[in-house]
Amino acid sequence: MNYHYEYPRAALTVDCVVFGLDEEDLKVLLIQRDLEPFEGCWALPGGFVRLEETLEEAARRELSEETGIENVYLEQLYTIGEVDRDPRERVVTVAYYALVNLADHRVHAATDARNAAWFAIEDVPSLAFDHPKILKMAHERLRGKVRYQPIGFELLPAKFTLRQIQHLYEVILDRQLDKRNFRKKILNMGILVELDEVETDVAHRAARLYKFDRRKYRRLTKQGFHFEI
Amino acid sequence: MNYHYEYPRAALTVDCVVFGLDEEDLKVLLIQRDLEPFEGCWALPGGFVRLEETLEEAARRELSEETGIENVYLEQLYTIGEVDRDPRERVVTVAYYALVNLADHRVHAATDARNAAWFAIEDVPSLAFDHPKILKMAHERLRGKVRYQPIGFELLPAKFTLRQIQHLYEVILDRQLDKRNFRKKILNMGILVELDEVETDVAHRAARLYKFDRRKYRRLTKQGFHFEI
DNA sequence: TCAAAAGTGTTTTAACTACACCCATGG
DNA sequence: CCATGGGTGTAGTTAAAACACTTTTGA
Repeated sequence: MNYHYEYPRAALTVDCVVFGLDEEDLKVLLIQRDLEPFEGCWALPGGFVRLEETLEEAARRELSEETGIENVYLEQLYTIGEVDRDPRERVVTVAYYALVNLADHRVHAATDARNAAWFAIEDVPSLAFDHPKILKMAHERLRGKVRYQPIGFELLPAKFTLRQIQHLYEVILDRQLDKRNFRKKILNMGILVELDEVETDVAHRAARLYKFDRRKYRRLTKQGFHFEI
Repeated sequence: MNYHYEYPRAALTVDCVVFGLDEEDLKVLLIQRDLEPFEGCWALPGGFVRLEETLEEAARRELSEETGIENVYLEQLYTIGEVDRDPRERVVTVAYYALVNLADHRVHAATDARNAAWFAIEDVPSLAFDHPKILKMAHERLRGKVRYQPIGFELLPAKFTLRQIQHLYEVILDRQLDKRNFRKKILNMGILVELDEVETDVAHRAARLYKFDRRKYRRLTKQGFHFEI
């Protein structure tokens, strides 16, 4: 229980910015802290890294423990080591961001994530520590990366309509896109497969469903193809 | 001299991939380790992070101490936390990459960087720890980023010829570029200022010198301009 | 006067933008 | 039968690619 080091060491944590998307807007998953400091305050899910796990394992474990979310797209964002970012002591945090299909992760009252909740990104409460800065970085990364990597599909269900993808880009890039041009562009890439199914439960003509063909995407990439919206 | 923590902690280091460019190719600055483990082996410059400094400060300090290099472009690359990456104990490292003008940092026999040397990227010796992986990541990041951010200029002297920039892109992107199209493109961006000077000491017609106008670049960026090669 | 690199325009081709109507479906 | 969103094509514009010769300079 006592650890002797020649020099004092910083504590190491991970924090996760989890993005989800619904019909209205881009959302972030936050948890309400039940420990000091910032008790009761909203914060990014995260926690201490254990000696026997990698950083990504720590991020996935914390995500699972605190929000019940598993098996999602997760990417390292940035490591923040400002000296006074934690009032207790020196804490360096490795920030990750995750993209999830919101429909599959609506609310998890069943898990120990009772105090987790989704917030529209434009409507996030004040956050603990330097989490506002981390959230901002993650949002910028997403906006930048979504244009040249096919990560947007991670925010959608496996089967989706063209309208949904377009909406996704409109929300993330924060600008309107032309329907015809968008459809032409994304279909011409040849990375979507048209399914023999249409959406259900809509009060108008049902749109055709597609899915992202990861296999095809990889093949094209090897041949020099570059995804870009 | 004894530090008591509730849980054992990983050690935290920084490592730097320093890129330089000359007439032939892209180079990396390595140091020969004088301590175990991997004594005598080539490695990336780096070392332990102190409690009273940020990660970037640590990277700059180590760079200065081990190679004499200061005041350079430095950007965080990735944080690596594989459990067994260091044979001694758990060490998490925050990797950075730096871009320097090689002409200004040729060899620093004067500093305590006696065992630092530049290696062509295609001709790097075997490296300590997981440094080959870090080097590869840095190289990929450079290749990707150089195309949509004007960081290439960091590898050139303040005054350079169009030939030099083109050469830079040809070396980093590893493909030939058309001279006329390249010149048109880069000049039309309006981010270079044409100087009333030409290069010296060449055995043929001297090329005009230019410099990168950071001020103008920022102004254009605010107006929606996007750098891209 | 030769070698070596600097410097310069035009045509072709491909990609992007703008734009408006008919169709299918459920209520 | 109406409201709602699904689905489609073309013309105009802009940016990228391909391509070869003349000029300047130092040795």
